[in-house]
Amino acid sequence: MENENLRGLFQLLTRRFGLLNKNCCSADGIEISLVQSHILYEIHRQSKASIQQIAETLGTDITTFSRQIQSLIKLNLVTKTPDAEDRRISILSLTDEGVKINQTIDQQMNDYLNEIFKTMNEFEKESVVRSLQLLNDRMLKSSVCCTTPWE
Amino acid sequence: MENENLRGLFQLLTRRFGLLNKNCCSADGIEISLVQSHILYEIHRQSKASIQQIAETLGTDITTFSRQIQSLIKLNLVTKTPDAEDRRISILSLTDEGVKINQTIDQQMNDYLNEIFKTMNEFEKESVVRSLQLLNDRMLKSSVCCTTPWE
DNA sequence: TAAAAAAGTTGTAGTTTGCAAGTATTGTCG
DNA sequence: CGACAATACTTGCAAACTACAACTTTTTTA
Repeated sequence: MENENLRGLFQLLTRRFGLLNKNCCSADGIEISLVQSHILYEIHRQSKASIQQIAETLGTDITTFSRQIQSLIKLNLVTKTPDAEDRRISILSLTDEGVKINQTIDQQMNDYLNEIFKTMNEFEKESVVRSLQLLNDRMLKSSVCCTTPWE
Repeated sequence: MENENLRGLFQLLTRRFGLLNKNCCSADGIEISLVQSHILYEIHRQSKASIQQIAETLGTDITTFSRQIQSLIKLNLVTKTPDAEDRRISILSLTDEGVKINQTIDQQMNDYLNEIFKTMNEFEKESVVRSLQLLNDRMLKSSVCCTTPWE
């Protein structure tokens, strides 16, 4: 237990999830990239967030992110509205189309994951979900890692 | 439990691990990219694997991967040896320097992860590790997902 | 009110990516 | 055996992604 190769476990898991994610990013005839799907996801999750907030959450340079947003606006998936209180800030939100695409991807991902979970019994399922929640919580609270104030 | 947002759990976990990974990829004065660290990891894990095998495992286009390998060879971290039986095939392996860098990254990642696990009691730890193993196992065995024959 | 700071945007240049099309080697089938 | 397909990999090329520096605009600070 002590000499468990933790990195290996995480590396494999995240790679598998990443590959899944990669193949789940087209919906309604619109082909979006993996990065773009992450952005949609995060804009939806943090509603009324600014460009900088989302960029930080995703660990992306803000100049890169600014251009990514421009692309998504051109695709009519995202809108940018100036903050009423501070006009330097742009608030991001999804268009109806963006919401739809995000939901479709959500659906596909959850379908797949549920398929995986079907192979487990109730006890295992519950244990896995609780473990993931616990990990997320502890990683969020940890200060060991990086400088990025990822939310 | 049934209406757990599984995608969200995975998305957050993999993002946090990804950000960690991103910041853990320099060692011994050599700056390598996140992608490159994944490649080193996988070459080490599957010893004596071919270019195509690793590319498939990582879900990377083989032409892209070919060039990534060329870079790593220039950095003196990887070597390519023609297979004795089939001279079309190139077998990949790490140089001593490559092994060292991979180990350093491994160490850093495990240190961080152990720091996270320190905040849990024995029961929780064990449960989390078992859950990750179970997930990996079931995702590996699943055929639902994608076409990629990721090992 | 002038200077500093913050939020975004563009210039530019280097890197990454993947499809087409290529070479070299091996397998297949008449 | 010998042509033809298949496999493993490599390069040409064009598009996309990335980030540093420098800029504009707006807000905060002193």
